Amino acid sequence: MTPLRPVLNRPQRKGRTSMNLFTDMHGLVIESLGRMQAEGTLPKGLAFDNVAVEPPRDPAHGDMATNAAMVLARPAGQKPRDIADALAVRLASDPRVALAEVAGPGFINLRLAPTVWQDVVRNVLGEGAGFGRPAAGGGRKVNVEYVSANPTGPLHVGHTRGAVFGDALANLLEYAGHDVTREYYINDGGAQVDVLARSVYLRYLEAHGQSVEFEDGTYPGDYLIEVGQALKDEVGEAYIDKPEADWLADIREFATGRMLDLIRDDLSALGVTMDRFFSEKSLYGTGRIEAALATLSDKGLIYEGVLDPPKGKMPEDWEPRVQTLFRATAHGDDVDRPVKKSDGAWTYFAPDIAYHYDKITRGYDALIDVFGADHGGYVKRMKAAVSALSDGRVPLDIKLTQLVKLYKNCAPFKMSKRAGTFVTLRDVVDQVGPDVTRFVMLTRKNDAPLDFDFDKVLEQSRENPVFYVQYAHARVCSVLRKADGAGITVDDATLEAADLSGLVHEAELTVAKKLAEWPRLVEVAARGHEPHRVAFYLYELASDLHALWNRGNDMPDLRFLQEGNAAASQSKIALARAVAVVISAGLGILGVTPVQEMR
RNA sequence: GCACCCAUAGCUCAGCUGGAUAGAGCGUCGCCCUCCGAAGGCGAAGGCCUCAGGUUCGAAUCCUGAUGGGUGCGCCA
Repeated sequence: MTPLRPVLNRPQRKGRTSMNLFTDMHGLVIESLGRMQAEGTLPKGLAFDNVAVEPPRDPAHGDMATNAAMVLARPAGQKPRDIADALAVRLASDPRVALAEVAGPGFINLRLAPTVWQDVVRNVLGEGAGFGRPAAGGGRKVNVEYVSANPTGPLHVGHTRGAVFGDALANLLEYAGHDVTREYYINDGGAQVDVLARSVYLRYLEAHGQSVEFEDGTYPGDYLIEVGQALKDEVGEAYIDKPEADWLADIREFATGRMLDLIRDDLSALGVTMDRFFSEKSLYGTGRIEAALATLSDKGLIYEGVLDPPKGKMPEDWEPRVQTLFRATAHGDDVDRPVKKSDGAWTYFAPDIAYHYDKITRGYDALIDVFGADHGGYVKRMKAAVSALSDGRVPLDIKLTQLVKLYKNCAPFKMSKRAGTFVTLRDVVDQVGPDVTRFVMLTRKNDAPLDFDFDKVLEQSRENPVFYVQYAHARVCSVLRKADGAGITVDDATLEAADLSGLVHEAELTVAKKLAEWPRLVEVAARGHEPHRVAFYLYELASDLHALWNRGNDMPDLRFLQEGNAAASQSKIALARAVAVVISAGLGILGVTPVQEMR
């Protein structure tokens, strides 16, 4: 069990609704069940763990529903309807409950009083962005590792999705009250940075006027031309006609430094800022890999052995070899994994183990890795390693991001390094901007493939969720500007203190009810590590606002601005402003700027 | 051969870790601006949740198997 850090709990205010209505009502149900036990209506010793209070799918079923009667029927040895009837009577006596009725197989549907929803609006205005923060349950120290692309070139579209997802997830967890570290693991210890160095060397020679040829095993990308030039500017002719041994290490360091600058810039253009870049190279020659493996060895999880050949796809040059293996099968993997090559050098897996060991020793309560879907094969071994190193104490969740399919005008956009149509993160951000890039990348679950059409994402129509949500926010801002122009005070403190009892129309309450879902949404999304839920929620909230706005066409009473009636205007604008506050908070999690007006 | 991910409306996808009659957008059809808040809104049609079993009060959701698609599989990181 992970130890929970002390959390500053916001004291529950008695007699008032707190921020998460669903936990409030859940509390009421549990409390009522307890009373029923005390008076003998229910047997003692029942577990209430599975009692849930949830929004029903069909709004006709009320505002909230609880399954308590059905869950408890069997352990209590009573009929669900009997329990439900008794519980419903108790629930109905609470002032917040307008109606409690038993339905279906034993659900209790609750309809809440309008004042409850008016309080929600008031709470949003009072708490601001803090409205969605759970009062408790946060406070864990979490490490989110994402991007972690090799420092050998610019980031491409695939990295972009991982970057956006990881960043939004980190934001989400932070919003939910966790202490989050955003981290990038630099693969600067392996052979690929030697390849980078050799490629830069060729560009360096080129900068000196020599003609060069890029053989297999070098990177021919144009982006290294300036690196070669910069190297020339720095060292002059020092490396010309010198053996590789003289320059490899120097150029490697020079080149990876340059690449990291490039990557940092790319990420920055996307609005991603890492807390820490962790160098793989820093693990070598410092005994840290050895230490991590010694830890595994102490647990009897390292041994010398021979692996079976993979079936079905036998490599041509396969022959049995004795290797140093990690007993990953003891922690859920399918086969044991080599940590040393036959020449005695570490495999890539060894520093990965050491890196995760480092994260564990830094005291994180939970680790999250964001990988591309093509790295799915490493999930089990990485989890096995973390499980072994932490004795199962630190959970590691690995999120895989699926491919991004690019389109231009509905036609697939083929990427080819050779044809020069290789699409980089910078290409995407330069063309459509960071806000659109981020939002669109989050309109799909991480494990579902994503279609990205350069033209469609910039379209200003309902079909485009980015626009649709931004527009809702801009509309509210527009109302605030107009009210201000009409001499109505609309700062948050004034709106919070306004008389909201006029907010009773079904179209208005629908919006308030959607606002009430926000804390619960945050909780669910954070628990499941699913930031895309925020994007979908914002779309729904925007939709409710647009619907209400349009009702104003037919029903002037529903307009936010009530001609000549400041008090009425303030109560309605309070609702609109509350929507803007939540949209703004949600967009903040996604890393998208809420705009004041559309252009 | 094995592992992981996926399969929901004609299309693109949600579905809150087991709840009631499975939702949204696009597309199709119908409606709402002489003026008042149309970059929007309202309504209709559209489903054997790939298939077959199982678990239980209850399954798109969990388990097993099948089919179809994606990814990966000892000295590449």
